[in-house]
Amino acid sequence: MDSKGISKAVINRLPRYYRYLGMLKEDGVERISSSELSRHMNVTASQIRQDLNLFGGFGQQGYGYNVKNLYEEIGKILGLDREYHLIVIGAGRLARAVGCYVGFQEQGFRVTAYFDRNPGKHQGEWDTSIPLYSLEELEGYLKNNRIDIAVLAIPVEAARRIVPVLDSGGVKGIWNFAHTDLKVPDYMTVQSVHLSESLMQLSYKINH
Amino acid sequence: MDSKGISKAVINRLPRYYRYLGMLKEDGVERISSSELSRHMNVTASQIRQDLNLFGGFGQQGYGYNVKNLYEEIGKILGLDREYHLIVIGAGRLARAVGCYVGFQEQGFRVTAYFDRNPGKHQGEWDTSIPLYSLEELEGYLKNNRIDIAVLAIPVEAARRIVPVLDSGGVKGIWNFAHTDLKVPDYMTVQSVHLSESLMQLSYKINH
DNA sequence: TAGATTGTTAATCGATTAACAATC
DNA sequence: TAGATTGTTAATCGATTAACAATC
Repeated sequence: MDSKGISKAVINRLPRYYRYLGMLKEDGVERISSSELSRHMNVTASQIRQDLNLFGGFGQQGYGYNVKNLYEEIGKILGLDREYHLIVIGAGRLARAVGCYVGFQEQGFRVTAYFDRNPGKHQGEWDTSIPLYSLEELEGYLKNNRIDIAVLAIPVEAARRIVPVLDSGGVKGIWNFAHTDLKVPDYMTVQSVHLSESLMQLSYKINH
Repeated sequence: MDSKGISKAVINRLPRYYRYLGMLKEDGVERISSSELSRHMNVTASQIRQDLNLFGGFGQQGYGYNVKNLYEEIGKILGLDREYHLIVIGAGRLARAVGCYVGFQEQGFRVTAYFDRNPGKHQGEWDTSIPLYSLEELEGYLKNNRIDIAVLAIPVEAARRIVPVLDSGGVKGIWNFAHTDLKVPDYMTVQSVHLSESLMQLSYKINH
């Protein structure tokens, strides 16, 4: 379970393995071979074996992989065997959608608060039970609550300005929905979802 | 502007070039060299020149690239010089957030309707001027309106079932937010945003 | 013209695939 | 044991980087 030597490409594939194994588990499948899984997922069996072996031998010659076991192991590798406390910065439509999405769908990821520059603006449309605070309260909140992940659903400039606050407040990861790359210290992590760029890739593909 | 021979990695980078060039343009920068741009973007100058040259010679020796011109050219390559008509399938929080996001932020992408299995459920919280129809009306709607892109913000099973309807209705691209890979005919395009997998990648990185 | 910087070819690096010996 | 399938090494393929001649 060493982190070094694991390429970005492999990390990108892990959640997909996890998803397919979850489906197989739901379907009551007990064991699966790399070649059978490769047919489901449209990748080569060789790649599956190569990828999984980076983290240790989960399979058994002549048998394949135990679905339930492999599912759990990949979950551990992905860090899904623990709890995360999240806050959402921003209270607009996207902020609430992502916040609620995480709260409902993602086991182990708990949203504890929203922060917005202007909470009053969103009072009327506030449709969740999770509290909404003013951004000014963020620093104090982070002092009193260990927060692992901050979701950024705010404009570019605001996102850049808030990184140092999150840093000194002990936040380890940023899930960034702002249209910008963020510079963070190397003990912090940024994972960006650039919707705009995704849409452009779609339009490129439609036209070519 | 040929589509063949352009790797996925390059297509992924194009919107990022576009974003940085847009910023430079806003800042009034007229020309930029590949090495200067490489410092901004944290990639190699070599890669920038290599990438841009796949689409034709946009630069000039001894001068560099004209920012405004290059911005526009990449826009054309990405297909941003035309209009797209979109519909959103689903009317939940994420559907509305993405729909509004596209409507407000993305020039050239026009959302014309939402469809949901149960429109009545969302009547109370409907906060946009764009009409919401029942899914049963989708087929007829597609007959009367040329729609380029469908945004899917619905559960997995519903997403799979709706693909053939979109296909026969002439929809060319799917922006997929459902937790599944979708099989489509090869004249259609799918671009998926797997929020769940993005979050897992973040948790992996936090723990390693 | 001299300096700068592209366009493009060649070299390197890394990731994917193929092959097969190990082993359940 | 024989068959199946992994773990792992070697071969291939593709993408990135370096280098430099072309040229503005």
